[in-house]
Amino acid sequence: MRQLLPNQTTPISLPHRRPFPIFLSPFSSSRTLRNLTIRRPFLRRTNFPQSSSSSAICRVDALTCSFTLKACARALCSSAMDQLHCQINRRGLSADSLLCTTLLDAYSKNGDLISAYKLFDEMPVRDVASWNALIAGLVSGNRASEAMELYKRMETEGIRRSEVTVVAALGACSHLGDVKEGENIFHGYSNDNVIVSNAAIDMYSKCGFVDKAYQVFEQFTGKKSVVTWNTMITGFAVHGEAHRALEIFDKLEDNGIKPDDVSYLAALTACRHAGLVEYGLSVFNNMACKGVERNMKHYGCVVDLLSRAGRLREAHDIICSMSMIPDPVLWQSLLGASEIYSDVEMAEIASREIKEMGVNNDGDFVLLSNVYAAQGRWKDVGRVRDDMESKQVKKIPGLSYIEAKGTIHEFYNSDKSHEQWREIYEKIDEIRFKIREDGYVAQTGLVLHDIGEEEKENALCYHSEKLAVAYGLMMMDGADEESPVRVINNLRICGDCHVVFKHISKIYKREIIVRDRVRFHRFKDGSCSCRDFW
DNA sequence: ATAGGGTTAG
Repeated sequence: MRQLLPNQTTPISLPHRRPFPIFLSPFSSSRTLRNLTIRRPFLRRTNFPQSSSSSAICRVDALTCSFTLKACARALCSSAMDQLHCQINRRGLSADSLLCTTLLDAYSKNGDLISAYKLFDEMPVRDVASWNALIAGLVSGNRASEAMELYKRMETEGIRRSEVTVVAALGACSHLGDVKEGENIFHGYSNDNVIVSNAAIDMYSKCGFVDKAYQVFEQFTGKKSVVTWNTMITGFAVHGEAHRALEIFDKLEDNGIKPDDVSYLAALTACRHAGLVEYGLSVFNNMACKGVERNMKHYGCVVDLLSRAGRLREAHDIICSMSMIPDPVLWQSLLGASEIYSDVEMAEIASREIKEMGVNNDGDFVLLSNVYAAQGRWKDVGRVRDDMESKQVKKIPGLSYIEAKGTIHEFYNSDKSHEQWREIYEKIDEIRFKIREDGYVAQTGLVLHDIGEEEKENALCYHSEKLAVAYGLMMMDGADEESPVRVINNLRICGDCHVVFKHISKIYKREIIVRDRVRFHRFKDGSCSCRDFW
């Protein structure tokens, strides 16, 4: 998303970060601002009130830098941060370990993990807060396994972890789906800290154990915050348990909690994943009366909900009538559903908007091409493919993860790097044979390349999630019949894999749970918990 | 006197 905003000088509205609440920030108090010397380059554009009572020029000290750094971190001002770093060195403040941690955290929050690592290595004194800052930075930078490595290194270096460490490490486990590690980390802690408990609830639900998440939620002895509730609602929502999610959502006010924007998003997410169109619309329309402002993500949910239900025109009208500028994700939802419902006109509209925003994702091209292909418009299919080749199309490789015997195994498409790859491929052949007898037909319409049917089927059958599931089945042979195969996907599950896993769950009598980019799919006895609405 | 690290989100 970052590359969409190349000229944005104040990148405070990047989608993954809450806008800087400048008027509420404790760092913009007049007392702090008066301490700053105005001629510093990084403050040149700031219009802060000048004190009329004090005429003395105040010197910048470590505290000044600390406050300013924190402001930079929240506003994602990387160049100002670099300048501050130079100043800190020049003023001889670089031995100040508290200030160094602030700087390290600022780099982490800005996604500059190279600088963060470097600073961490060079710091004369590191304490638990410095470790925490780097671990948290790694988690938010999508490098959870490095975060866990660091967490373990802390132990060997004799640094006692704090509750903050626990929260960051639980976040890493959520990303990795590593419930065993997460459980170990959480169990050492009493459940009276609301933030630790929130992180544990999130960890359990992101690892696929929503009932354990609910246990933590129920057994929490302290005062639940709005985040506690929101996390639980979202947990049920992504597991397709809309009724449990909405039941809790309805209880918020009775429990003295004022629903916030995330609460509404969580409720909409529940509707979205269960196809509860009317209920979702009523939630969406109710927001204004409750004084909660809609943001892009609320629109994202409701547009996706309407689109997937086949109400493409209504989804389109919402995008066109909203007061803020729609972002590409909204059009991508509409495009995705246009493919499902073979709506050429809407697919073309959405594609055009996406292209005009300068987004070149391979998935969007594939969707448009599929819509044409479904109508037999092969010329248009060719045109899309040419267009795709001429552009710098971004392709995110699909990865799947599965835990077996204490280690996490990673697979990519047609992966042959696993030491047991031959057995895995044999297992896939066996699966193909068995599910064909059960009536499976490959969803070859999902393949863009102009190749023969058999090759198309071959292109599908070694998808990373199929390799992971096949490996899981192999490892489960003879194991506890109740324990499911659990797989994590970095992308959305593919349509063909979805069909295949339904067959497998029936024939092999084995439950399969797949976490994809946005939700969980639980395959059991030939059907999926998403009821094919996804 | 005033400083550092933490939770939910299409």
